[in-house]
Amino acid sequence: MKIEDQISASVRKGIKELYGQDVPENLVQLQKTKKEFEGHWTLVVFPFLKISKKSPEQTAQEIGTYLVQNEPAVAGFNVIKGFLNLTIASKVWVALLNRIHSDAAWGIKNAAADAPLVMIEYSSPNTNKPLHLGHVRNNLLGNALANIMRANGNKVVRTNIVNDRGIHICKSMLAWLKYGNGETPESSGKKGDHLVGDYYVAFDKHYKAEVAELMEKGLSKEEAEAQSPLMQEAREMLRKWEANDPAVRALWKKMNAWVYAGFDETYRMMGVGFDKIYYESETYLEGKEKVLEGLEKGLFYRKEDGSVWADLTPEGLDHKLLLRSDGTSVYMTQDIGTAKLRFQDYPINKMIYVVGNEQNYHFQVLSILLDKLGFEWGKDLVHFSYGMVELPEGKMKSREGTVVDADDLMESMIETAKETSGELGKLDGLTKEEADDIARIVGLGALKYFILKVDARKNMTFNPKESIDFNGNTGPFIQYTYARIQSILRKAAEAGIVIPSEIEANIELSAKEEGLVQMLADFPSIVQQAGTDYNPSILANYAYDLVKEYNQFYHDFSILREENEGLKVFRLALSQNVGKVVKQAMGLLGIEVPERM
RNA sequence: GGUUUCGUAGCUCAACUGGAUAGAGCAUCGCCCUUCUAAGGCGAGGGUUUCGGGUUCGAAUCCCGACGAAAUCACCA
Repeated sequence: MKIEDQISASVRKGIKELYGQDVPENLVQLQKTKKEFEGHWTLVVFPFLKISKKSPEQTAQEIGTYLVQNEPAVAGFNVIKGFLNLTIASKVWVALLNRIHSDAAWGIKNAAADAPLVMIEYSSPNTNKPLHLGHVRNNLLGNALANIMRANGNKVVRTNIVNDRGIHICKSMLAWLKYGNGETPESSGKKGDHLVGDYYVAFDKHYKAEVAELMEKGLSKEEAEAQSPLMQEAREMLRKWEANDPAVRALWKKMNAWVYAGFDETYRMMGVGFDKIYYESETYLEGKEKVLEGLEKGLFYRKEDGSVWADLTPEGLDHKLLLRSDGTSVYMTQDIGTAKLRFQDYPINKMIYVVGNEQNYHFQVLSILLDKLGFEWGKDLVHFSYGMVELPEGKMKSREGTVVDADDLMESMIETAKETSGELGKLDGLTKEEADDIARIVGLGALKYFILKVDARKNMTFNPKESIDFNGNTGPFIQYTYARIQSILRKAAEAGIVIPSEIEANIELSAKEEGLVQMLADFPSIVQQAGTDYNPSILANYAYDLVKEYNQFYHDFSILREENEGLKVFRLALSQNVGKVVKQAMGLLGIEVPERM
């Protein structure tokens, strides 16, 4: 049982005895005592004034006195206005650290056999261009969320839906045929996704030129765009693709394979992965069936031109197109099809879509449609809606070349980490492999933490001109603290000091040490909250607060030089467990921690 | 225009879901390495929480209004 729950129960009992009335649990507000005041937990007594019919101060006095006499964990109290600050005895904190110490997976739950199955969709790239900064946020959030859901005792299936078909893919293919001269990733040394992306850009360039030329001949912009031979060829290619034309399909497979090899490399570097990948080329026809089924059941209606619609005005929304008049699918149809396949493949209890907030409306509609179509989890599907990553001058625009490429970004972060480490002399005496690995961990840690510490639903700003910091509230700051702790533990081991599994309770702790144990004790509920709120940033902020507190402790107290043996092993155990929890918290965010840096 | 989201220090972000004097980092200016890793620690300055009302013991947080920003409202995905 958590200390705060124990105290909370005693408070209710005390109020019952003092004032003769039961108070509901939610009126007992126990919060961590603010730093400026003495104590560990603070009870807000305002809600009880109606019952006590006394002043805030007097009520707090009475409850405090009761707790000191009747609740063994409470050693003392002080009252400031309507706030009752409770002090917990040192031996309680030592006992708590012992409990944390004995639990290697403190705060992390394992999935039971009958645990709910959560499927998380994230990444969802197009196969016509490499991943960029927006995908980075998506991937990091999706990966972290998957870890967090698993740590909360759920079975988790990570999934990706690859948008591998459509006119945009044909554009890259066509441009490659026309201007590629048979270039391959092998022949050019280019990463496959970048190579294909380059041809997508090439298509756009030539197409723009064509349109401009046609407009000079007096055509309007619309006419020119419609008559552009390139665009017509691309459309023709799409028709052939849909008709299963062998040559087009072969080219499509070849170029997509290049892209996937490139994506895999990016994903591996980023440290994210998937348990099951779906391809739109395999799901888009499924949705059509499901829509027609819904049409038969009278859930949808058909217009005169043959298009199929859903009337969502009863739900306060609009009419939504589900099938075009020529019978082909739209985006929504594909998502329905993908949902159908997933439901066939897994006994899904909850579906989480990690998709940008620009698609809020889409998922509102999807939820309603899936529900109508009889998917049990449709109604409460979770759209994990995250904000855009913006540059100081606004959105990233491929036309203006301001798109921040994921591979470039990671590479430059690692490079910066390497330079910084070198300048600080941190790499002396390490092999090149060790040095490279540390640079990778630190560089990626800086990037990941930078993105994950921000509340996911908010838009965030990224300035490519200023490199991401390595000092202050950053990933490397947290990693550094971890490395420091490991250094102390190594030295302790060298000196032959063994940390006992049970620390003796007869030592007096400082407020700093008690505060650290209290923070460690909070970890399980932080993990839980991150799960129920779908909010990885809580973990990032927690990790920062914890190591900031630890660094102050590290600065003010001796560990290995402490003469009192009991205190020494306590501080070692405390350090070890701070390290353990930091590693765990960062691990949930998908951030590695180095043994030295 | 409708809907949704957002507006906190010069900048990037917090604020335990309505609690105490709104906190961190960056940047600026000082101080601390013959002592366990200075990617660290300590200190200073920096705020009418966009503005105006309301709700109550108490509001950055909830409600109403104004102003500002973003997204979306496609037979694109």
